[in-house]
Amino acid sequence: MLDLRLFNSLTREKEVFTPIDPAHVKLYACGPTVYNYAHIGNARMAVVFDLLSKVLRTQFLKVTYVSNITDVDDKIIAASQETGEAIADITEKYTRIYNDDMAALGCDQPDIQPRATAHISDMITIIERLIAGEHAYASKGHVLFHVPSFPAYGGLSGRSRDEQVAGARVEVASYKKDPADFVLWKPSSDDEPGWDSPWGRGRPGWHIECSAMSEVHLGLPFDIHGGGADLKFPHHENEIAQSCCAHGITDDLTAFAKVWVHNGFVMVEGEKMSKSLGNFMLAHDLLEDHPGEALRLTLLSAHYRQPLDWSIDKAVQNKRMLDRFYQRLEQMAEMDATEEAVPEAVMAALCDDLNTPQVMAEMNALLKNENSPALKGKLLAAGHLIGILQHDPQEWLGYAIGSDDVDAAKIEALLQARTQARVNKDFARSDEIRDELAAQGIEIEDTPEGAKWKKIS
RNA sequence: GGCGCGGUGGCAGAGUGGCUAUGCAACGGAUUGCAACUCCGUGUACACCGGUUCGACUCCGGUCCGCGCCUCCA
Repeated sequence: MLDLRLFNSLTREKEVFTPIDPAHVKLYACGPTVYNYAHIGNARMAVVFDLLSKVLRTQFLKVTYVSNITDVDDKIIAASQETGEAIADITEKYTRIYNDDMAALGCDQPDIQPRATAHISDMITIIERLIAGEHAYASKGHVLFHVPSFPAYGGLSGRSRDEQVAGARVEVASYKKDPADFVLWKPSSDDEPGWDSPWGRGRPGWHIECSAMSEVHLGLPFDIHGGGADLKFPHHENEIAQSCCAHGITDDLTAFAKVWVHNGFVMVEGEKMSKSLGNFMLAHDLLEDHPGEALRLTLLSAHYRQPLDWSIDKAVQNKRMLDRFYQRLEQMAEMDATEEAVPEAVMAALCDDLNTPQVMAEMNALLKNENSPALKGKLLAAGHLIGILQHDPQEWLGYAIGSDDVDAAKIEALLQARTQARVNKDFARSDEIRDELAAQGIEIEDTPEGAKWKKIS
């Protein structure tokens, strides 16, 4: 078996991944806050960790992939106040849309997709432990984590406490003992969602939910914790602090998760795509115009840790690359693919810190081979692992498939007329028919078996 | 200001101390009535300046430029 090497943000080195328990690998990735459609940047995280989970499954008997849904958050409250929709309706709706959109991008649903609101009592338990261990304190209805109580704080993002205080731009709330202290629990007004707690009716801070859900579903420590690079600080730093301190550990950052994996951002014209900048493209909208596989491949076209500058042109280019694979699969439609392992070179590229550009180079190299049942098997095996080439080639390429705006019978008739014109050497007429069909988005291919037509998008 | 990442051929994007990345586009050719599809072929790129080395795009130092985190954010 090839060693899987992953870049560990905690050590800032590519390391051979060694599971705590080789019989059961545990992966957690921070999921979305559900108050809106996911943009393509959110989708990158889902695709990257879906791929990682799939690669892990090829290597280990059992993998549990947990990715949460954050369904309690001030932005959800704001969205509810704005639209008048009930909070539960908003979170249910956008959770469903998120899962549908990610499925369209070839992501399997995580093995466990816990919701924050279902784990409030687990969060309260951790907060109580933190208070008991003097790592947290209650103040004016809030409970805060006391950062100075965790000397190792800052180890993931590589910043010292001093720097952080010096760089603090936020006004320090009066209830904080230390400017770096962060909220574990905060009070809710009557019109805000809240749960009863030892500190009054309130709701959790953001960071505590991941500490609770990862521990409940995976136990500590677990193997890999992932998320977007922007979560490194403060979210992941705070998760580490909470989870370690809740277990009385103050000097070992790996007591929570052993390996930290962070994906890079999706950019737009050189700037980070974000909801606050307004330069985002929704996965949901992009799926209207592009096949999910083309979008997935585009998200994997750069290495996952590199920034990825988004453009429609890239999606179109990757669609064309997929077309070439599908054309070959179409040529091999009559062959029964043999059972093949994922080609070694593809596996090696994936095992090298998920080097997906290299994977595609290897996939393209496969196309240099003659058509054969073995080639078909290899392409399908590799495609299955990275989440492409899962469609019927005929359908993908649009061959002879009618739809609402395409009348197959009418096209066949025109095609026959054209064939007749060609036999009569009436090329003016035959070209006219081709232009006519082209105007309807129909492309003609003359093959040894006669003319074929396909829908082009 | 602190911390971090990056600057590769038209575009996208890997990688390596000496040997073709790959894709898309472009161009030439085969095929075609003409096309499309397909196939074959073509491109001598690694920000700048020093250093190490027999040899650096790849290592080291510096310069310039871009980006990210430090505040909700995948």
